[in-house]
Amino acid sequence: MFALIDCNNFFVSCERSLDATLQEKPVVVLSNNDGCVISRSNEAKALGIPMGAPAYQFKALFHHHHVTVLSAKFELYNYKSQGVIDISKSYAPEHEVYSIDELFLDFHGFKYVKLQTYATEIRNRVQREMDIPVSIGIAPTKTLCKVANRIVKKFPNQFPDGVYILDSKEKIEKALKWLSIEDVWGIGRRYANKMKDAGVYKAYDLLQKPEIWVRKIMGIHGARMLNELKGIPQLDLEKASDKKSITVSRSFMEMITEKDALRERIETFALYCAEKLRKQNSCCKSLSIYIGTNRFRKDLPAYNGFLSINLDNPTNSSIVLARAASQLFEQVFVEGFSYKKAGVFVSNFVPENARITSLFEDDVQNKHLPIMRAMDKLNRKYGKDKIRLGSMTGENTYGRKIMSEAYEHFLKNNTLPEANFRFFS
DNA sequence: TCTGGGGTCCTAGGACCC
DNA sequence: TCTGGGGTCCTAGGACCC
Repeated sequence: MFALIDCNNFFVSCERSLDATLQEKPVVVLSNNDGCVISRSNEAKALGIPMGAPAYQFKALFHHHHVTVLSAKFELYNYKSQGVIDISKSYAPEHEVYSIDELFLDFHGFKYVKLQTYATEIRNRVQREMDIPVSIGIAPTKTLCKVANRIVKKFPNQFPDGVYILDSKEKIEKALKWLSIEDVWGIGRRYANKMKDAGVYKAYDLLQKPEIWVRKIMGIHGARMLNELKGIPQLDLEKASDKKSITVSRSFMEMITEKDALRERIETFALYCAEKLRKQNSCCKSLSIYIGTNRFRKDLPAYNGFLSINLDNPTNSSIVLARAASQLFEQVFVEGFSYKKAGVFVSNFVPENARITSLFEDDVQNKHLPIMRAMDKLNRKYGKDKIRLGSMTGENTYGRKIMSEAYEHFLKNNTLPEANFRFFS
């Protein structure tokens, strides 16, 4: 059996751990620039606020129902996430961190353990020590864990422990007859539409279709999904691995028209990419940049520029990557547009110690690396961007944060103030 | 006025090899 | 008229996830 530990309304729950008065009230957390709703409390969901909703469209509703609206605080969410992971993973020999708010545990061979009790204990400890409510779904396959988890969240009154186990053919069949096809893990909007066209409305309906048909529509994913839903495991826990690509991109609060201002953003994003590369000891062989106008403003002239380059030598030097990004920018920038978004993307990684270098091009990687490492070290010690390249202004032209005393305390000490912990019996 | 950011895997087709 | 057989690698695009 596998277990899926999934934090309930994760970002909102993190906020509640900072501010206990938010309990049982409608709360939403907004994305960068306070643009979209990215987390909702159950009370907010009940008001009909959809995931991803543009905040400005719901302003009146927020006001009318006294919804607490918060800017995202990712440092906090990462800290909380790590806490949940550390506690949960101590209960199983193997685990897989699936996302910031979910992890799978391997309960394989837990013959003499009463899973219900065991999982309840995990949930209670996470609640007690991290102040984060979680739901736990247990089943013979990862896909069915997702189903079990959804059932827990959908019927909280029937599962007061926050745990549901799909451990018999009957339970599984009943669950799949209940589950809409679009809610199956791996079925997105496109596939859901195709499924409905073919008369498949519930997960159970899919099992009635011949495998060859599913395979034709969904490829290999479909074949795996079919078995996973039947309870035959196709997906194993995956070990944490290095990233294969890294993106740093932002929308801006205000549109940028000035060339040098936009170039500065691009170079800064390249530096962040380089930093992330060094963190996992990788070098990249290619780099791309993107700049674009506001895609929602049909009244303004639109332009999207995207350009990639294969580097002469694999690198994670901030200097080299910023320079390359700047050169691409020079080619892709067009005067006269109002830019709303930009990004830098690196890919084609090789390990830092297994680089193959060009015969003809100068390789500065080894010259730069000690400087870069020193920079990283200082920034870790004294704070982000304390040491930066001369091309960076260090100003953010995006984002704003609603600071609270509790959050400032957290940022400074990386622990939460005592008063914000609440204890549940 | 105001609409996020970051990933993964698979597949088909083209270019190339012998 | 008729033009082999078998591979690999790379890329772009499409699907999905949170």
